[in-house]
Amino acid sequence: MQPNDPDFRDRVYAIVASIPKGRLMTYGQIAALAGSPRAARIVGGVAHFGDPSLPWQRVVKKDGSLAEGYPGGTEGHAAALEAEGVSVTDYRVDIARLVWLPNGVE
DNA sequence: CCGTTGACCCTTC
DNA sequence: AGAAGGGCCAACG
Repeated sequence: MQPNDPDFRDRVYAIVASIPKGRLMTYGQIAALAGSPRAARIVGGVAHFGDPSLPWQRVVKKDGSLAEGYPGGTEGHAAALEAEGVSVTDYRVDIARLVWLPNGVE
């Protein structure tokens, strides 16, 4: 849909804000949905300087490891995920099981 | 307009 | 299986 071409950043905001509780998403996945599968780094940049109100805690790496730039480090991120009901083991989550697969991907 | 940076991803040792 | 290096894309100065 192109009523107005939203910036890559705006696209990421919508995706992250659409992540349901108890689900996780990888930066690469979000970047791919935003339109650039290789722009995972950009998603990270948006995460840090973007809207802090968004559930970035539900966003993890492709291998299931947690983000390092998160406030408090991986430990703080792990605590936030457990608060959402996500089981974190060794600072790692079962990404293959908790990764959220969007239904209607444009 | 060009160069640098980044909450990453992928390939190879 | 774990660790290291290079690369891609977009935003900021």
